Amino acid sequence: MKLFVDVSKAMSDPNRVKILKMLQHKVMCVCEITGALGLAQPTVSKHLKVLEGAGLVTSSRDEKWVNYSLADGSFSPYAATFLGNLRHWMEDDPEIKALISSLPLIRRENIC
Amino acid sequence: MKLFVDVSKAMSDPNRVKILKMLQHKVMCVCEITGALGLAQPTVSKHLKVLEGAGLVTSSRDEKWVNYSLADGSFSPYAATFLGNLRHWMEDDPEIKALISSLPLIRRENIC
DNA sequence: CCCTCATATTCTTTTTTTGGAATATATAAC
DNA sequence: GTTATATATTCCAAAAAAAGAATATGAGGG
Repeated sequence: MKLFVDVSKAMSDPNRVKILKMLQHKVMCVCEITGALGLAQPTVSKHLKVLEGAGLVTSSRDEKWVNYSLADGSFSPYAATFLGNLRHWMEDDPEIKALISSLPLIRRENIC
Repeated sequence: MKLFVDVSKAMSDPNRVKILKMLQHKVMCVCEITGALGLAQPTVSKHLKVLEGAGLVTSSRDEKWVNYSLADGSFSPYAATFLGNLRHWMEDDPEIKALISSLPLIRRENIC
């Protein structure tokens, strides 16, 4: 039950949904996500921690940066199913579309 | 986005998940749900309102009672998918199993 | 060792959520 | 009409979540 509730809760925040949708398109470091969402860096770190705790994303350090990417779902079957559904959900949402189209401009070399 | 977040939020509370799992087995009135969960009646009414607002359950009055049942999913595609997944999810959860096995004893004639 | 930069954590404030007591509404029986 | 019962709503307290400022940690370059 907790596994399921944790995943549902992780996906019940608009900013976290946006993060997941962005990670569908590319691996991103914290500062890139911060720049794309216009939130403070600690806020983004905490959202990422919630997503990671639910098994929706994974992180790996690359020198100075920590890269976040979508999880493979092996941690939680609920996360796996949700991530699969999310792939084709909200592709036409105006807010998501605008965010995704802004991604090519968001590069760590320019922001961090 | 809001449709999706509303469904995720509705399913991110353990008591609401329990309500959905119970409704898989039978249509229930508010007092039956109240008895099964051991919560106060206003608390249950509010949980049901959240679930109904997300398109996960529907209600219909039957004389003194208001019957709640799982929605058909026509209101929200997200709700439809989630309800389909929920059918086979958490069937082995001890808390859910105990709750489901208690259902035959929960009848409005005895409680309300 | 010191400095810088990216990220994580702590702390505090504000907002949201959850729960129940009290109350209101609606229906059935009389 | 009055009464009883089932449900919804209002109101308030406690708990949890979201946000950012300040601070701590950890890695690379000097």
